[in-house]
Amino acid sequence: MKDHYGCPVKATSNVIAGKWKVLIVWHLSFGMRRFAELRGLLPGVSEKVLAAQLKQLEMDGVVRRTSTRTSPPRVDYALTEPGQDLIPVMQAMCDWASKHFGLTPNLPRLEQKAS
Amino acid sequence: MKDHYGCPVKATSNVIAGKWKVLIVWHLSFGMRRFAELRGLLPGVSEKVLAAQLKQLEMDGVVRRTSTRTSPPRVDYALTEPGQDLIPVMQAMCDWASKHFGLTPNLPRLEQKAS
DNA sequence: GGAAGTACGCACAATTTTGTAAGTTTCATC
DNA sequence: GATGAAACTTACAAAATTGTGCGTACTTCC
Repeated sequence: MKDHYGCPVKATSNVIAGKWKVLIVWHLSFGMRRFAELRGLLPGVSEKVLAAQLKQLEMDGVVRRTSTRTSPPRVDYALTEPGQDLIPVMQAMCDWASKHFGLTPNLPRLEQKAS
Repeated sequence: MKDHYGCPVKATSNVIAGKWKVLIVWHLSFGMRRFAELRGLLPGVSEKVLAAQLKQLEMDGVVRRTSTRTSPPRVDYALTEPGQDLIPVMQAMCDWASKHFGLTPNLPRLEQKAS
C-alpha cells in the first residue's frame, strides 16, 4: 500500500485516486461489466490505462476479475464486498458535490445496488 | 474545475486529490492553523507544494486564507462551510479504511468539530 | 486461408505532479 | 545598519501518471 501517513482517510483516498477509478467503481456499482463495456462507458480511456487501473483496483481488493476461456475470451469485472462498501463513501461525495456545485449525476443514480 | 465527466463523485474526488490535501483538510477540521503549523504537522511537505495545495483548496472554496499584516506576517487557514461539509465524507472514508484495512486514526479523532 | 474480435502487454512519448534550493518582501529587533 | 522571522515565489529537476501505437494469442466466421 502507498503512503497514508497513518491516516485512514488518506488510505482510502489512495485507493480511489486515479483518473478513472471512481468512474469505474461507480459503473461497477450497477453490476458486473466486461472490459469492452467499461471502455465504452468511459469516453477517452486507453485500453492500457483501463487495464492498469482495473488491476490496481483488484490488488486493493475492490474489484474481482473473472475470465472465461471461450471463443473470444471474456473477462468480467465486478465489485467485491469491500468494493460495495465504497458505495456509501461515493454517496457522501455525491451529496457534497450536489450541495456545493449543484452537480447532479447524469449517470444512473447511486441508490440502486449491484445485482 | 477539472474533468469530472459529469460525475459528482469524480468532481469531489478531484477537489481532494493531491498528495497532501486530505491531510490538510483533516488537520484544519480541528481549527485554524498557520502556514508554519501545517508544515510542522505534515512531515515531508515542501513549502512550495504546501502553498500550492492550500491555494488550490482555497480556489475550490474549501479553505479560507486570512492574512494579518503584522511584524512577522501571519496567515491563518481555516475550513469554510463547504470545507466543514467535507467532514462527513472523510468520516465515511475513515470508516471504510478501518473496516477494510483495520486502520485506526493515530491523529485526533474525526468526531470533534472545528472550533 | 485470411479477416476479425477480445483482452490485454510493451516500448516509448507527453503530461502532470512533486521536490530542491534558492531568492523575495515586510517589518522589528539587536 | 545588519540580522532574522514568516510566508511565500521562482527556476529548475526528478518522479509519477497517462496516452499512443503497435504486437499477441486464441478462436470463430467468411
